[in-house]
Amino acid sequence: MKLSDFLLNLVPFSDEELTDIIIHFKEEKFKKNAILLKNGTICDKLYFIKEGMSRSFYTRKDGKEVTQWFFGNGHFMASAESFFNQTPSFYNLEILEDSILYSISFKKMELLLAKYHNMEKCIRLLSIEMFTKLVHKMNATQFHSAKERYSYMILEYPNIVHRISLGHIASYLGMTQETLSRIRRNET
Amino acid sequence: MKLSDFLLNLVPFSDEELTDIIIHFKEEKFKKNAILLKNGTICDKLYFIKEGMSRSFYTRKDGKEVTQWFFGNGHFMASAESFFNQTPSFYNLEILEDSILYSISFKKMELLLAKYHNMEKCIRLLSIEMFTKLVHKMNATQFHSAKERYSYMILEYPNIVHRISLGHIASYLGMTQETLSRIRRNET
DNA sequence: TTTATTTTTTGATATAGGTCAAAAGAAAAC
DNA sequence: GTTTTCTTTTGACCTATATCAAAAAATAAA
Repeated sequence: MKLSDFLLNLVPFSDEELTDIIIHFKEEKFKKNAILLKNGTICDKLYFIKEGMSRSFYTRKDGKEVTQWFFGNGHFMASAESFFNQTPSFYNLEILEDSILYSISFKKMELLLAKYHNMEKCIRLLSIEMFTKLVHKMNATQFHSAKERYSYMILEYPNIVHRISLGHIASYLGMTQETLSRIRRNET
Repeated sequence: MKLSDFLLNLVPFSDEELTDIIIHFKEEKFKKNAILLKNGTICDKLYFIKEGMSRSFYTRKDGKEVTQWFFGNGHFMASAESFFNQTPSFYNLEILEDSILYSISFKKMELLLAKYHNMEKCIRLLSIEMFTKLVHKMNATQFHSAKERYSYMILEYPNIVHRISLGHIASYLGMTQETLSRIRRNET
């Protein structure tokens, strides 16, 4: 997925604007298991995923990791609250598959936001999209059985389900990996 | 809480901008138990709460209501995804205490967003704030015991806790009212 | 005040899903 | 190909919290 196509699809940037925006992004390649962000530090980069798969997660007191979100091709990735509020991140960012990313620093993003009305609109739309997705996850999660939560996952993210390890999916859905394993057994 | 103060606190609007923005809002008063929005309909209004308290909720298949969010003085209220995406709302909006609100329609909001770069910024910041709050709730909710969830509520929304009925709080925190009642008994 | 309605509390019981432990299977490293 | 490491599965057991039912308390209506 090309970054320019993604942006144009969201907001009708002029050629000039688009060029000036894209130029601020930097291509970066990462290998599986790379950590892009450690919790407690401020997220300074917003990434666009050209290719690959990542997740955000945190570690509980008992040492168990909890996945908060998966990020796939053609999507932006960051610890969004940390990036936009410039506060320490609750999450880590981890590369799950070798990836090609385009990154932009907070400073550069601020410049673009101030310079282009359209850029504000773009990020406004993205923020609302993130919010909407989170709302959907909450609805699918709260007051639903483990089985129902997994069904939601298959429906909403069918392609992710089979690229990601069972443990990561389980914690994303708020259950143990043993439970998810048992659910899968009783599926077709 | 005055709307103009709230807006100025977020973005440095000029006097001119601010006047033109405020003029599009309309004062409306509502009595306790009024329903501002029914699920399945598109949320056409964004409200600013000058005074009062409301909630968003949905009804489960078994007929039980689940509170999604509480909205208090000095905050915006809407079924946000429904309003900004103009899609049918999953939630109802209900007034919990007699209220004075300022409302703006989606059409007018669109105009302001297109007209003022600062307005885009304002809504972008609000969207990120909503997102951030939802993230916090998820973190406080997922993988935590009923007791821990209630502690989070007291910490995060100390003034709300004692204005709202037990049942509403319980469903907001993803537990039954019986459980919350038992938790409260064992406090102090 | 008295009655009706709604909300909260309490008790008894049931169960989904957690925890712990260990085996089996798959993937990575050597 | 063999060994090591990581991931998934399976079993036994346990606990937090749901459910159901009914009493008590609080609030609203008459």
